[in-house]
Amino acid sequence: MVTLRDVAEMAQVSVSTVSYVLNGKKTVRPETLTKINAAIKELGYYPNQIAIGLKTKRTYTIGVILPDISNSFYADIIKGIEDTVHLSGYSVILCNTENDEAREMKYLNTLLGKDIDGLVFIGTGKTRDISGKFGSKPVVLVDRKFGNEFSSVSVNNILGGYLATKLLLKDSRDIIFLSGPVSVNTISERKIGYRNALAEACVAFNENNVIECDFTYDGGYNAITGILKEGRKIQAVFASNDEIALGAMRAMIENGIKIPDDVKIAGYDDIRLAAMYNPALTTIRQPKYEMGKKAGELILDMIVNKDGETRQVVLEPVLVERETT
Amino acid sequence: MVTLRDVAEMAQVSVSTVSYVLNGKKTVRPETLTKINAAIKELGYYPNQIAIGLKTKRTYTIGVILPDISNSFYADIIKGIEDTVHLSGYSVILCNTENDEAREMKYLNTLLGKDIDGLVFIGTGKTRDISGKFGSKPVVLVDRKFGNEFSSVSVNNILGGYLATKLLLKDSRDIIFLSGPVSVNTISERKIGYRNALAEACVAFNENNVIECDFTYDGGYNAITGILKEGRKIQAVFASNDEIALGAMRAMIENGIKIPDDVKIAGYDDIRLAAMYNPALTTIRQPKYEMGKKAGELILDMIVNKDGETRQVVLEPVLVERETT
DNA sequence: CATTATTAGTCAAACGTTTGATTAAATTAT
DNA sequence: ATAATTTAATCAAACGTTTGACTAATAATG
Repeated sequence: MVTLRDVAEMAQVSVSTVSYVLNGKKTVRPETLTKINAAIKELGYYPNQIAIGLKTKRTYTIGVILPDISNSFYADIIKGIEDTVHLSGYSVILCNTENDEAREMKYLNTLLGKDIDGLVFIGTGKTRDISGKFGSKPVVLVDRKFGNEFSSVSVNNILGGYLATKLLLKDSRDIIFLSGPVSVNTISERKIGYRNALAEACVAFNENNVIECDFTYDGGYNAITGILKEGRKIQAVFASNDEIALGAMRAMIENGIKIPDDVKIAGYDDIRLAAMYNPALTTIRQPKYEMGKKAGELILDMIVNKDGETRQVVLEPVLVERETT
Repeated sequence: MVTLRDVAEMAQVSVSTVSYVLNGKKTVRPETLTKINAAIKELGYYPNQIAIGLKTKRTYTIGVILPDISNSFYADIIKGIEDTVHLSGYSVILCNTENDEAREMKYLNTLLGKDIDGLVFIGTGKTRDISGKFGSKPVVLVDRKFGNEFSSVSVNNILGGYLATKLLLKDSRDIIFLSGPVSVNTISERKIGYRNALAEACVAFNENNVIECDFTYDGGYNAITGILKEGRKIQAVFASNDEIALGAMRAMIENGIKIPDDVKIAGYDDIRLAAMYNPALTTIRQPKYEMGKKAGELILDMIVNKDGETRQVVLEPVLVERETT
């Protein structure tokens, strides 16, 4: 490994001179500059970030903790983060929790030891006491926030739920809400939006119309299959995410139900498949990439102006009408 | 920040004693152990990995460079990597190149400076001289390999192309191959498999049947739309990846073509959408997660037994028959 | 009981940087 | 020419660890 010392020796100057030059913190006369640059090139020197980090307490690394990287929703978010922070020279450490609290805890500790400059956190929802650990470092909560002690970027889920429901109300007053686990606050907010739209249209809320199912394709499939077995008639479905919607559609198609002729359906998220599916799925688009981008900007901002101020940004979802409505 | 020194002072021993205890490299008598543990807990000490890294030259970090994290193929791979290496205490730095060579180069340099312990590389295909930089550190190439100077994990693409084509040959002797860019060697290998299967069935290879298109949904859509406009009749299609296949199907459906009645179609990769699509897509499954897992195991192995030996592992693809054939 | 072997603990240098305090050299002013 | 000022370069400590070499204390041996 080539060190500053090697460069200094070759250029016949002191280590500190080279360091100052590298950081542009002091000026040297042209001829020394030439010698130093020559030595650097000759030796193929590149600075050791570990040593720099030890000295400066800046690692140019941020941690990103999320539930599942193979879920395109989170993949798009982290892409937004990475795209943004890499422009300022930051690297991203990926931590995939699989919604496992123990694993999440472990990552939190690892990241602390690694002296990251900031943390973007999309929690499992089970761990909430990260303040004790990361109290002093910049933290941005994405999608799922809790409390107001950290910065956050989220989407207006109430509005999203409202928009989808309102659209469906054009054709039907009997709308099934395929809910994910209500313990996730984004879901319960979408439900509020659903209820608001109903209320606005003077449609009574019917608890039988909300079916709680798994947050997956199979979850949606099973839910609809179940309803149909009961002999219940379906007019419209608002699924709390696109995967559920797709599973639901598959169940309907298998039962000879025509979409959108017989039943209308709307999803949530606008994952890649939504537009590609046949029929293409009407959905509420979440600005996933922008969420990541915003989170990246926030964390960068907090790192440079370490004023400890927190900011809450909430983005707007948008209704995307396609073939299922 | 709490340091070893603080712990040492509180426990009334020397810094080195605490260090030895922490690393289990020397034994101390029970009472000192108690004092040290008490101090650690009391102060909430955790080791600074940066300092450790500087001293030991082990950062417990590996870099992963890939073209696009929002592509589920790569997302699954990195998930396999992360799942594997985190069990041994390693963190993963995510580098998303967007297939941009300059960006890839930049990441390579950054990672060097960060003193990563190993690199998993899924290159853009444009950079090939990473040996100069990473000659001394463990490197594993995934999916796209070049040369034999590094370890690699890849899939038998020739076999994959062969399997898909052979299946389609049951129903038709006129099979269109929707090729991605042939400069990507995985694609040209699939094409070899395609040709092998044709040859085996004594079907003459027809250059007009291979259409080079973009590696995307739109690419497949446009390719098929073009063919149909020419008034050409289609019997069977082998798409070099699932997204292309999906786009192709969409174009056919829009033209009133029934799948699989009128035309059979097979894709490649088995992305999540393939099974969810309507009709569900027959495809060649790539063991994405296993590829990542294997890469993780390889890199870990190379880090611990630094014998500099390289290993080439090649996995088998599997044919998954669904509704499109 | 003196000697040796073992165990427990400490010292200090090193890892590759950064940076405030100094000194040396060059430039300008008197 | 000399002093005063500015500019260029160096010194050395520090960041938080690890670890080989060393010392002190305890236990085992003949």
